[in-house]
Amino acid sequence: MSLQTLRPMPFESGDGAGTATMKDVARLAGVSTATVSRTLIKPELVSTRTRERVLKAVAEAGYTPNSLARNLRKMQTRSIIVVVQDITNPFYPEILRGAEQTAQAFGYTVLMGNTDNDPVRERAYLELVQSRRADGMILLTGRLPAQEKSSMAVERERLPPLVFACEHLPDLGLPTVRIDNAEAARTAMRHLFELGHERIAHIAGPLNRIISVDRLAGYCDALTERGLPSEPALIADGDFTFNSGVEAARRLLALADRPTAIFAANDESAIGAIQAIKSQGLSVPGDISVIGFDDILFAAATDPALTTVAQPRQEIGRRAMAIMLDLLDGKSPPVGDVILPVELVTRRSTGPRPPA
Amino acid sequence: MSLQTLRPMPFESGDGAGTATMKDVARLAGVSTATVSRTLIKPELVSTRTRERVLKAVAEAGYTPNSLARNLRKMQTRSIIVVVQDITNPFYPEILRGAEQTAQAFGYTVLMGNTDNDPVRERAYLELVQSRRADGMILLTGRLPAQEKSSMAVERERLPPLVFACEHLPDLGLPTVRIDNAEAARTAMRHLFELGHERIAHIAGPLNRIISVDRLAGYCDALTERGLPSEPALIADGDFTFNSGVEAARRLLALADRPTAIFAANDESAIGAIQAIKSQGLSVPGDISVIGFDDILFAAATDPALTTVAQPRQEIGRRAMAIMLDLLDGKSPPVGDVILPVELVTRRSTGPRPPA
DNA sequence: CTGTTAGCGCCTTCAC
DNA sequence: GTGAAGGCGCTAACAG
Repeated sequence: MSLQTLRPMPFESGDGAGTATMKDVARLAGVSTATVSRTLIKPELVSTRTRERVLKAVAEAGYTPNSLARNLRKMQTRSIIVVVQDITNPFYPEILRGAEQTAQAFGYTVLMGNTDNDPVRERAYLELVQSRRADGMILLTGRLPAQEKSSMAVERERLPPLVFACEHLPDLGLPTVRIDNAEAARTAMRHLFELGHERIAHIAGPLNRIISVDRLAGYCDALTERGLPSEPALIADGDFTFNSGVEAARRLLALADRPTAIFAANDESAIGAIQAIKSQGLSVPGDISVIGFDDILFAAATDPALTTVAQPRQEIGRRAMAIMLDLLDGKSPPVGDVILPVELVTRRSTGPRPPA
Repeated sequence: MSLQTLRPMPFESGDGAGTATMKDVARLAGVSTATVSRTLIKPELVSTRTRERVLKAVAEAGYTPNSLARNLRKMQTRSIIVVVQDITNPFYPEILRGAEQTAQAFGYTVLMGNTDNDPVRERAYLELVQSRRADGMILLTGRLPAQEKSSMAVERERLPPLVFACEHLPDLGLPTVRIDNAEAARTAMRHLFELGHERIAHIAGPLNRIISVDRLAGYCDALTERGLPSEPALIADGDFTFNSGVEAARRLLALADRPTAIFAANDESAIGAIQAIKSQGLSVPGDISVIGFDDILFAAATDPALTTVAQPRQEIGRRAMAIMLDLLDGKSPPVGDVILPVELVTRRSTGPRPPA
């Protein structure tokens, strides 16, 4: 006899009677189900004697409350879906972890939504919350999963509790937790300026993402502030991947007047750039300094260890989840985006500008 | 008036009437709720004309079925919880991704369980499924979340659908998807043998985990097969971290008769070892070859790129989930563990034994 | 082909 | 301090 014979019951206890329900406990304790419920939820409403009897019956029956029923009754699932483009990207897991930490602390769980950058799947996750499989949704994708963003006003009304993290949709006024990407880029640039660099290249991220645009803008602004020109030749396309870093660096190195420093829009492309530079027999930071962005785990393990701008990823996750829980609790979200501070992490991949 | 005023309703549509229910649709279409339900679930049971009317009403009302109610009715959640020790570890996300892929294909979702190696939290996740928040549980932790494993027989009966991946509990006969760690270790060793190495060290993983023990056993077996002795001095403790790799390598390099190759129990410690070796002015693989285990994303991006034994992580996730879904479907799991093949990925960190 | 009916297991007034 | 009763929204018999 298999454990899994009866379809509707996910699992059976040995006694053949299925899982104990509240009714069973009530009968066992000689009270009504209402009393059992109260004992479990608000024990102070129940006399000590009854409470003890009920608790004993609960233990005896091996009773666990069925959240399915509770959820229906209360119209909530106590789970929040967190949607990322690619869980495999070392940037996201820590945000998820932060989100899960605060979720857990409040009795919520996190549903993972991996979209592989497919709008259809994004949409599917939205439907998950519309069908009440989740109470709300935290988006790390920077896209609103909707076919048409035209009728915003209407759309807005029907949107479930939504919080953005890292990415953001301007205009829309949805609660958002993120860093100031432009300012963070300026921080990176200032570090290079302090080391004497002036001819600084940028390996950009995919420019359909606002964070890439912001970082690029920060790069340009910093140059302007410093009274330096932004040369188009020094801005290399990239898409946040290792390979794009390799290729971008090759292009930059082929320049007649090559840069003495490179600011990459993320760590992976920075690491790619370092590889490319070293493979041409040049030294990092001896010949060229490289600074990254994000401070992923492996930034510390590269050779040389990567100087980078660290995002408080776990904190981003925690704050986003906290706002979510506030929303669900009827509290209104903070006005304006929550901007978290970044930190310059100085390691070995940046150094003084080499003498010309 | 905030969108979030009414506590029990996670969100409101603009019309103030709350979300449309099946009853609304039924009224709108002039049919019974049963017909609406059928139209949505088994359209072929309904006449074309009615179907059209119902569908129109659904659209008009902006109706989405409430899975909470459906779940209660059917006593299932259609979500599976996947428990990992540390989502931040680059090894896990891809397994999760694989699991999510097949889950999604069957209309299931994945709940993320991060334990931070805390048995209490493991237990909490088990309770999640016992309280029907999830239909089953995939464990990547190699531990049964139970206070006492003594009364196995009893415990066994009460266990929800459980599948192990990567790790496994011997004895217990629970469905498991994994690789043959000992054999994979031998594969790594054979590669080193072929390059002429004989004095080979091992940086072990934490020996309270069976996968570490198996890899160590494979290392020893391989030496024996080759007629070589296993020297205790060549076996360095480690715990799968970058730093433990650094320290282990330092100890090995300090040996009077140092090894010409190192087999690390995972990639992170291998990368640590490479760093330590290079920082002593030695070359990889010129002086010492290093081979890792797992083939994490960054294995390809280190300098030199890491030779390693690749686990089919995504496939592991997919298979584990497939078995889970079979279990839930009343099918019995495969007898014995499902063993997936590994693949030697030859990159630059291993080379011929240097001349003595 | 469609409607009626009866719950799924729990929580929550409303009485007593 | 406790019990009785109704209902959350949906689905699955069972009639018609």
